[in-house]
Amino acid sequence: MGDWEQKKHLINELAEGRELAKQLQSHLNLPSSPNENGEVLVQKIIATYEKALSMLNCSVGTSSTVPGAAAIGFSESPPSLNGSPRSDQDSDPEHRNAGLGKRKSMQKWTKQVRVSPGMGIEGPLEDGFSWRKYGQKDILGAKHPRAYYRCTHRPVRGCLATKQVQRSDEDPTILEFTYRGRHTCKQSTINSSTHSPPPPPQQNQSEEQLLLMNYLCPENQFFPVQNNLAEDFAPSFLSPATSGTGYFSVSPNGLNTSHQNFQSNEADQFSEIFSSSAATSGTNSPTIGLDFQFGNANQFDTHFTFDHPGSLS
DNA sequence: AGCATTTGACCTCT
DNA sequence: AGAGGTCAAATGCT
Repeated sequence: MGDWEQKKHLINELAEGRELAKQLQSHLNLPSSPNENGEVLVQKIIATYEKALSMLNCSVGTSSTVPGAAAIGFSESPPSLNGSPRSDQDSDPEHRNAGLGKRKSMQKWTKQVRVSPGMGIEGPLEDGFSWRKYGQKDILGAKHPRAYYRCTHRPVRGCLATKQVQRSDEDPTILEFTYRGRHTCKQSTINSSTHSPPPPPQQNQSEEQLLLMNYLCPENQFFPVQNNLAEDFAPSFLSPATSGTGYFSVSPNGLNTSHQNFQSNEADQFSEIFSSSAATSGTNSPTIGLDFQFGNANQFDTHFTFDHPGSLS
């Protein structure tokens, strides 16, 4: 199948999912409606996203991994790939500044994952990547400490991906993950991983596909993508927003969804996506996408929030 | 022995 | 000065 053909199919599937979600939404607004119809719609929505994801060779929800987040339009210079564990920091003033200065230019996104009451922090950490904890800190005003993780392969492959994990104050069953940077080690990680992650992208995949794969299969972070591709291709369920909150779930088996929150300091790519999506979606709602709630069936909820810093100033 | 985690110290930013 | 983030030595685990 050609790139364009596949792209069209994906867009169709996702658009159908959006329509079904709208139907479900209106359905839910009618308290007298029988539950069966809602369940049918949910099943259809799930099937739609399963098809879209299967087109991407993406097995979100079919493994034990928690759906991650996408880093779209990453524009940082490639990380050091030399072997010295500290050389990528000490020799580079930017890296030497391991604090906010560097992070300012790094893409950041968060996701909130609801875990089972008895489930420890270990479960959700199984997101397909290998992380090594390097610190823990009590945060002012937070009941629970924040744990800091970096990619295990950082010393060898210079992978600068990091993540923070913090338990929610309001609801201890919710863990908030904050990801920074992208994995540059993923290819090898996939091959060596023990929990059957999705296959790596084919070499001849179009960059549009990579963009969507980055978006829908975030934990895989298939890179690179070019900024201008965002303008050419955007998930059709995204409505235009320079700032706003919305919901999107990938729930192949209906048992888990999750909530993600994107915050990109280089959010131009996002705004390009959303503004271009405006032309196709024809909606002016500041809300992005879909929100599926499956009640007790939920184990994880994914909540996407897209912020556009430029619009906040 | 090698690797991961813990934890106090240190650094950077606001 | 205080807070968030990282470093690195000490410690634990396999």
